[in-house]
Amino acid sequence: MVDKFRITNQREIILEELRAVKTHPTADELFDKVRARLPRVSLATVYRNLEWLCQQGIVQKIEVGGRQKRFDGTANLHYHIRCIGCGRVDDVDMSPVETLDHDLSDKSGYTIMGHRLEFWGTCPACSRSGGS
Amino acid sequence: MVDKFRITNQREIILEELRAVKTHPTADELFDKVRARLPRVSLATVYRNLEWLCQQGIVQKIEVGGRQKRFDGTANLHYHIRCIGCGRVDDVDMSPVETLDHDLSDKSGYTIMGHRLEFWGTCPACSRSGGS
DNA sequence: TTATTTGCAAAAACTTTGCTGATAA
DNA sequence: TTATCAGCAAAGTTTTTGCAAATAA
Repeated sequence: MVDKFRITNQREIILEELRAVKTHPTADELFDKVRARLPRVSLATVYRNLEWLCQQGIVQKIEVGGRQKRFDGTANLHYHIRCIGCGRVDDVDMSPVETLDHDLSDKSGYTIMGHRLEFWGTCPACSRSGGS
Repeated sequence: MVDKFRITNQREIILEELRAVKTHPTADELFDKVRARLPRVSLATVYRNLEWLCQQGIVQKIEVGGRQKRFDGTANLHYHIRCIGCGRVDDVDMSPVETLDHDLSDKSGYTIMGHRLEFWGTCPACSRSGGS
């Protein structure tokens, strides 16, 4: 069954604010941004809409290291790099290696569906401040 | 200051049980195994010792997708594959690509410290039962 | 009109911490 | 002997859920 869905104000603004940043915010970081425009919005609404946007294939949840899940305003496959200093997550300028999944299928008993490549290190700002 | 540390019964058994399996258990899965041998052990002790073992470089915490952290009884770099059906995590038979970190350093402003490659799919058992 | 969505609060899921007694060395 | 560690319970953090009111279509 296909959900009927509504374009609510909250839904639009959550997507706009997610796409307005490149740092792959956590739900509560996004909540703060959305709340600046919709003061009565709740964190549950942010979580619910992020989940819904993921299920529609409009955005993606990226499960990188660290405690909280982060969200990416695009749905295309690409890799990420995470700063262990401040936690920010940036896109990596590297083409996904599509052949990896197939190469591995030959060896493992798994049915491979995808992969994720994540780098970590210190971002320029954290390298300067903490790297003396 | 270097910690003085003790080899407690709990610590030894937690490490033994972690190394006895290849599925990279969560803290509570490991807790069940340890409790079979030490009925009065607490989950907090499992968490504390896993954290301590990670800090000593004896084991590693692997932050793959899914809700809970998982633990690997070895400290060497290798890649993992996670079953989206049952959550188990297996090692991947693929040599780590050491050059990746250096290649990326040229492009990004980050100081790269490492990377993680994680595959996902369905394990043989879940492929059979759910794949019809 | 009415089924979806929201806000609020409570619960759930996972992990960490404070404290006191136990214990390895 | 004594500083580290364990067990227990409580708290902390992040995410999900139940429910009545609001609302998009």
